[in-house]
Amino acid sequence: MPDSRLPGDPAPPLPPPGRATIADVARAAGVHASTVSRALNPATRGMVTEAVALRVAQAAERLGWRPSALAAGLRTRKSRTIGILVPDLVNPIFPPIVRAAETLLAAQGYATLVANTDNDPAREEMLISRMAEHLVDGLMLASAAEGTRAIELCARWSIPAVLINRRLPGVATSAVTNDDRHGIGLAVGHLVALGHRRIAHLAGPPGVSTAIDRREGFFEALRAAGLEPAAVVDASGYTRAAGQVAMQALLAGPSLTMPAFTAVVVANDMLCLGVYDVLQGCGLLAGADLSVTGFNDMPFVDLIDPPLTTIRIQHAAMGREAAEALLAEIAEPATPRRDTRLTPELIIRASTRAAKQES
Amino acid sequence: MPDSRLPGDPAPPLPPPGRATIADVARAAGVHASTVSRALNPATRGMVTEAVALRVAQAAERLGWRPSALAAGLRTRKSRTIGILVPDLVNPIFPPIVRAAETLLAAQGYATLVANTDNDPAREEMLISRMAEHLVDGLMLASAAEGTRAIELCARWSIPAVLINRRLPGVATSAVTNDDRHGIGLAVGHLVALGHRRIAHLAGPPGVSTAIDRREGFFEALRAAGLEPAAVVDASGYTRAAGQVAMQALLAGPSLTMPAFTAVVVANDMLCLGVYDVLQGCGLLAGADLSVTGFNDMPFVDLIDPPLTTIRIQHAAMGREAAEALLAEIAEPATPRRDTRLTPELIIRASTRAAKQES
DNA sequence: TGAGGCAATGCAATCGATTGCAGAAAATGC
DNA sequence: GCATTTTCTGCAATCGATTGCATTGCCTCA
Repeated sequence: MPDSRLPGDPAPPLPPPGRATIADVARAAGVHASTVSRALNPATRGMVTEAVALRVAQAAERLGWRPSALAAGLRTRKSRTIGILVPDLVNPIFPPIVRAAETLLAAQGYATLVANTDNDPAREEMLISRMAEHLVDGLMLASAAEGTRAIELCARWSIPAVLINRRLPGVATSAVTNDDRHGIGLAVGHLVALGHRRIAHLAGPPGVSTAIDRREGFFEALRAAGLEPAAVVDASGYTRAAGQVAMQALLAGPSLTMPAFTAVVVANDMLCLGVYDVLQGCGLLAGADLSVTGFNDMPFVDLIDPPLTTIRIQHAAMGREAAEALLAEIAEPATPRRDTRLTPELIIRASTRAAKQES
Repeated sequence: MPDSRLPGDPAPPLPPPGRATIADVARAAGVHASTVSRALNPATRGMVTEAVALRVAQAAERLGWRPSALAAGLRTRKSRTIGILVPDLVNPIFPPIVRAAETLLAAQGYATLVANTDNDPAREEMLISRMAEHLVDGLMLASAAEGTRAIELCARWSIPAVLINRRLPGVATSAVTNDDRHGIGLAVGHLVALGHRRIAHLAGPPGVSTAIDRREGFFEALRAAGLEPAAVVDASGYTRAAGQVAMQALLAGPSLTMPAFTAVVVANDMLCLGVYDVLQGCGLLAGADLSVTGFNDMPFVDLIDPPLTTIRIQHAAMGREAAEALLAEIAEPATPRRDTRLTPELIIRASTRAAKQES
């Protein structure tokens, strides 16, 4: 295949219009391939005479040469590729994160591999292995589930990694998350200021760092306000369906004659959709009959009915910071790990209203 | 890979640290590297004795060998990687497409590079070049803009490509799109059935295939119903802001005393958000005062106020079909190009109501 | 003028897997 | 029992770029 010419055939024509290699450029510029390599690589351009660099650059341009990331990567053991693992790209909190990360990485010359884990540990491991095969320079793990072996796998393949959105207990890995405690505090503070005294919490799935922190933040903020939690129920996942189930459980709580609470602090916007579903089913109106707060300010919750009061997290900043942390670790593996907490912000909309006067 | 462990199951032990190459496996199994290669590759396993294959497999397992996608790709000129270009991953119609494609591709052993073009031709070309450098086996182009050189670039690098969501005039490239004409027809038919006679169209940006098809579909359906279009305005892009501007233009139309239309067929859901904004600003209510239909049924338009009547497209099927078409072309470049139109479906919600009796 | 120093370039090995070809071994045919 | 296939395995080249080391040429300075 390399050269199937028969003896006597004319010499092969100039590099085919498809693909020029560094050797082709070398021939065209009248220098050795290694010189071409040095001339074309900004980092080593200094090792080459100005004139040669120019001649090589022109030859490369003329031949339409493009580097082969595979060949370079094979030699340097760097693919200039970063992997991003998300549980489910359709969950609207992830696209902004991925997008921000991808944009920053692209500007630094990195390509981005994206994959969905479906929260399935086996699938996650398979994907990490595959990314390792592709020799990704780093991995961004969004919402790694508890008990995941992702970190061990990254260590096994020596892939720098950064956690996004969720932390993992006891692992020395950089993470970019939200200050969940503070965020929930904002929600509770807002409700208290509106006069609510019986406040419930619809918590996230146990074992997930965001759920734990928000749960604890809830108790803490309530205590600070001198109140007792009216009710707490854990959702089984961050889904609309889980929100429905949990909300039903909350409403079916101890007091059957009247709701035991006037407001509910929900651990996440997606759960709120389920909460809205249940309220609608009961003929209740969020805001008017029961104040509801969410978390994330995911896209379009400003458009639902009623617009959701929620805690806005810095989606894009999360992706950016994580990408930066990762690049820092790639450039200098000895970089100390960082645990970045982004400060969230209270967004007041119509799903929270002043508590009715207690009669 | 058929490892579908349940959470809690004991995880298989991690292979020993370090990185084994095919040569290491060869040494361990007492055979030549080329034999290892053949034994490990399912396609060539048959060239090797059963016993040798087993011995090699065990050695590979024991050493924790993983293939190097870079090395293999360099040699075979196939990276087992597919690129997906979207204008903006944050636009909610894309995540379902990307996700479906990624899932199918992952099952076939492909990794997926995702990048955002921001509708910027220069950026798009840069990204395609970069993907070419990474030797992607194929490219999925979601919503390629008119006048893009993407197709030429793919041809230049001989990268099989498939268009998603939008077609491009005059290019012989497979495409998976929606039957936009039919979809708009459903919307018009629905409004006509509700008694509307003065129907306007808020069209998409000129030059974009979806906008053109929907525009034409609108005229066609109206003609079929024996009606004249009440008004038509083009939006400058598929964005909420463009929707606002276009809606204002529609309302400021010829008749200043009364709206010249009782219903508006909008080219896309995102534009509808702008339409809602304007209506709200005028104290008008979608549904009650003016019927509105969208297109795409993007996530969460069922939750906005009022829930949007729209045309549901098959997001996931679009990603899947496109991935399949692409894989077919990769496997057999002579595969005839296909132009797949997916049939959309009318989803009736509260933004459309029976026309008020004309007095 | 010749030794020493330095800068620019060439040489060749290397990264890890694949594959055409050739040789060895085993199976088959006559 | 020998020639001929058919299997199976090994050898070595190859993919395209990078890089440590060797070489060349030029400049400087004694």
